[in-house]
Amino acid sequence: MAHKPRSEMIAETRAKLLASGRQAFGTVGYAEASMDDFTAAAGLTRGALYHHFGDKKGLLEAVIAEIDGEMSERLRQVSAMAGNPWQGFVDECTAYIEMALEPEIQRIVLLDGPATLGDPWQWPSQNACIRSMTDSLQKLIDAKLVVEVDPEAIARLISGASLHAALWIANADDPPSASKKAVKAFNVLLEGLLKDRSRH
Amino acid sequence: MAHKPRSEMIAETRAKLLASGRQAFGTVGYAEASMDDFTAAAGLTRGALYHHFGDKKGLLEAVIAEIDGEMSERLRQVSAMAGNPWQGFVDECTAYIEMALEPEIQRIVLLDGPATLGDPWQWPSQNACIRSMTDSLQKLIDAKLVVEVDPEAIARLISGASLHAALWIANADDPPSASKKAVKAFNVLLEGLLKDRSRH
DNA sequence: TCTAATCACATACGCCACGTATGTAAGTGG
DNA sequence: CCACTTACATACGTGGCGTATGTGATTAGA
Repeated sequence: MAHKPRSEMIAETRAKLLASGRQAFGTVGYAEASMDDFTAAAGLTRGALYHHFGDKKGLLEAVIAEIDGEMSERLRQVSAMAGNPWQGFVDECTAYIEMALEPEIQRIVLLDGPATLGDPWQWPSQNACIRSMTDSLQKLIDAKLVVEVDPEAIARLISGASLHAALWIANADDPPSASKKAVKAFNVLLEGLLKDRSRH
Repeated sequence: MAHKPRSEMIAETRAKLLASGRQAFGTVGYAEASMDDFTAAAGLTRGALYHHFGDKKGLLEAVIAEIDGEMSERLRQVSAMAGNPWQGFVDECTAYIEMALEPEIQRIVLLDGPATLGDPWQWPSQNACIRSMTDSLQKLIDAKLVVEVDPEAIARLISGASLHAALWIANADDPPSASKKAVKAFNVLLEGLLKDRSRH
């Protein structure tokens, strides 16, 4: 019954804390999540948490970085599957809205994250998923498909709009209906970016 | 030295708590604001606060309702001053971005508010300032200036985009430059709404 | 005008959560 | 094999929130 190597045990502990914290933050929210509770749920104590992440905010940062990475990867796949660059971009935006509908993402990344850690773009994780959107836009501009605007600014606006749309949809009386309206309105706004609007 | 009537004293107390809480929430943030501290700063104790607002969240709601009213009034004035309806709408959006740059509004209404109280549109205050934007849009649609889309959805998207733009600008290395980029990008998006884009 | 009831707060108490300081056992390098 | 580090657990203090209770001033009724 030889023990696993030490480094592996450590990584496992870290992963357990990350998962347990993510679960707690995603359900009851950051402020309401008790460190004693969710570390115990992972079979550990706060001591381990402070050792690995410094403090509660440190764990939140790590959780967000993890989720952010997953979101980024999902967006990458979506845009890669599209037929043409513009459609890829539109799909990416739509996917972003859909992701923002997931309670865990909404709660952790979109609500508690900014309120607790401040502006997402200043985060170490650099909000990779928005970077991805910025890149897509730059390519569209280079290809003369989209008018010349600062891609970072547009990506910002898009993601902000998506977030609020998602909040709205999630809390609407009739989510599917609200979702349709939001996507429709979203497409109208996006058309403002196109150089040649006629091809609609 | 006849004392003021009782009702007036009560209103004064309420106002003092509201102002002190608003000051604290706007500077150190909701979570970091100690009730003992900012009630003492108002020359009172937490007893008064619990009597008037129920709990800490109750005070936050009241503060937000107050700020929301002010924002709504400012937006109303801006759109009323514009030459034509479309310009009025654009000005309103721009004003919204500018307001979102104010630290107090950003901190309380845009960050801590949603994180603590949930979706803004479910708030009792009904987010009057976004209502105002919805109304403006409805008028533009009725006047056939803007394509037929759900005004509520658009207002949602706009306000979300504005918020994130403001966060970006506020934290940018060069805020004035970022602001220009954001407004430019914003105008491009808004043009997607126009029926006849040529009049630009 | 005297009294009783109410109201607008202040005071006191307990609980819980966070952060830190300290302890300890297991592992590692020389 | 021994000194040292690492990865946690335990113990403690502080502070913030909510509630239960107290109290003095105001108001209402006879």
